Amino acid sequence: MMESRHAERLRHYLTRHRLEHVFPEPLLARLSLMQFERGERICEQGEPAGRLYVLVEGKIKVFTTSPEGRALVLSFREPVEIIGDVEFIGRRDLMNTVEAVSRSLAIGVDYRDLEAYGMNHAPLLQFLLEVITHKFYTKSNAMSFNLMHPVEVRLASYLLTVCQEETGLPHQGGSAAVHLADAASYIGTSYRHLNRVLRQFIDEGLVERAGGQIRVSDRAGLLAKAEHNIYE
Amino acid sequence: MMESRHAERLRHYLTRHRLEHVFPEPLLARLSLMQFERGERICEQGEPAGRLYVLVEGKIKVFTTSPEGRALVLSFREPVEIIGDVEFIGRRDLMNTVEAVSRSLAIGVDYRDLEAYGMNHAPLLQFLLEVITHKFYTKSNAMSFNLMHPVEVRLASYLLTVCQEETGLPHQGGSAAVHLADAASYIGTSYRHLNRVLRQFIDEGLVERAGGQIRVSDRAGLLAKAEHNIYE
DNA sequence: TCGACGCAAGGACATATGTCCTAACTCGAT
DNA sequence: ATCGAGTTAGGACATATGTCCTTGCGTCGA
Repeated sequence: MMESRHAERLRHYLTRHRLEHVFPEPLLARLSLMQFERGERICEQGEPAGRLYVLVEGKIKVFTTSPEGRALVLSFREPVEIIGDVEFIGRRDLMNTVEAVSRSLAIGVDYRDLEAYGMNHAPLLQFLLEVITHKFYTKSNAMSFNLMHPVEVRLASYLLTVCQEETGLPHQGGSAAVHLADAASYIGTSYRHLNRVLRQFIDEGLVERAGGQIRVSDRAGLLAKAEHNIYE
Repeated sequence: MMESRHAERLRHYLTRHRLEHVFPEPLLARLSLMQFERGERICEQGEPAGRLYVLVEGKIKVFTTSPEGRALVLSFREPVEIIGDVEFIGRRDLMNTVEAVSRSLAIGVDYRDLEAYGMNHAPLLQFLLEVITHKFYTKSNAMSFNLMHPVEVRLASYLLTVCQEETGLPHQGGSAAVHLADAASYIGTSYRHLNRVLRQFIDEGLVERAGGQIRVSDRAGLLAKAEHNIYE
């Protein structure tokens, strides 16, 4: 991890993500920029939290590990995403582990500074409220969705979510390099079972496989499978 | 539903739940007390939200209904619980239906008033932050728990949660009238399956059945089954 | 070049869970 | 009392999902 306090760059990112007014003046001077390499961990489940991160560039993976050691991928996130907000408000140890999937950049704010300068600054409180509310909403939907639908439906939904980003590219359907183990963990099933369902999708002509890549061939069909639910 | 603006009673409930400082002065005058009968709905999924409720007495059931009509019980709640907070911040229609399980009393606050007098009042914002953060935390745990554990473990955990309230009563283990259909929905399984697992628990001597009542006979054994996880 | 390793893919089998159906039982309204 | 709606209990069967194990393929360092 590389840390800097370059004021210009900080301002640049704050502006770019419309965060200029979120932090009160005295806090602005105490922000820092932190860069994480691909694969590096930004924070680790179970450890005490001490800093709020605002992801401004890159992509991260959030996952949790059960006492028995099983891992569960909770989400993949891109800017603007906040890390450590829930822990700050709830005064808890870190709930999850966060890892940079690509080189990532985050604005770091010390809890002490936040406590000292932020808790009476309505714009910051409102911002946190919106962020956490959104997280709750997403989590709530995901949970109901998971409880009510079999893996087949969840996988269809997942594929649609992951493979829609490159609209505008030559191939109609859209494809993506899916790390299957992560995908399995994300939808909460075993790697084996995910493979089984994937095979079934292929047999039905919904998707194709090509060396680690998954390509959606029949978007409409997948949508039907997903019962028109899409994660997020 | 019966509504009143009895100032004394309002103050009574605010004090009792340590909410005296949450609402700014001008808002205090605009609060109202609402009473709901057993079985009455406090709000209905999909409808536009217009009021924040602070449950101060009674017990409620929160559930959601999928497009296909399947119901899923999300939680049972007692004071202090907030209803409509997420919808207020996220400006969304109601995510869930809330029903009074017993006669309940709530303080109602109009969104318009909240907007006009509350959004710059730090104590209120902080209060909402804590409430929503707690909801997120709970939901997050529940989701991971559900995804990672089979029904057997979830049911053990559920029984422990439900049957621990009457510590101090004569029977050692603790028992409770469990509405089985709700329980099944809560842990996200079918009624049939819940029954199957319950039967298994009985065969193993962990619980007993007595006309609608479930009695925990071997708390330690159940705890082992639940792998020491308890909902909440 | 070779072998160790990690990962993709899938076979075989056991278990978990869902769906449909039937029977008995409770309780309030007639 | 009697009927019916809601609730409890469980049989039979199909499907969904997990676990364990095997095979093949590519990468990378010795």
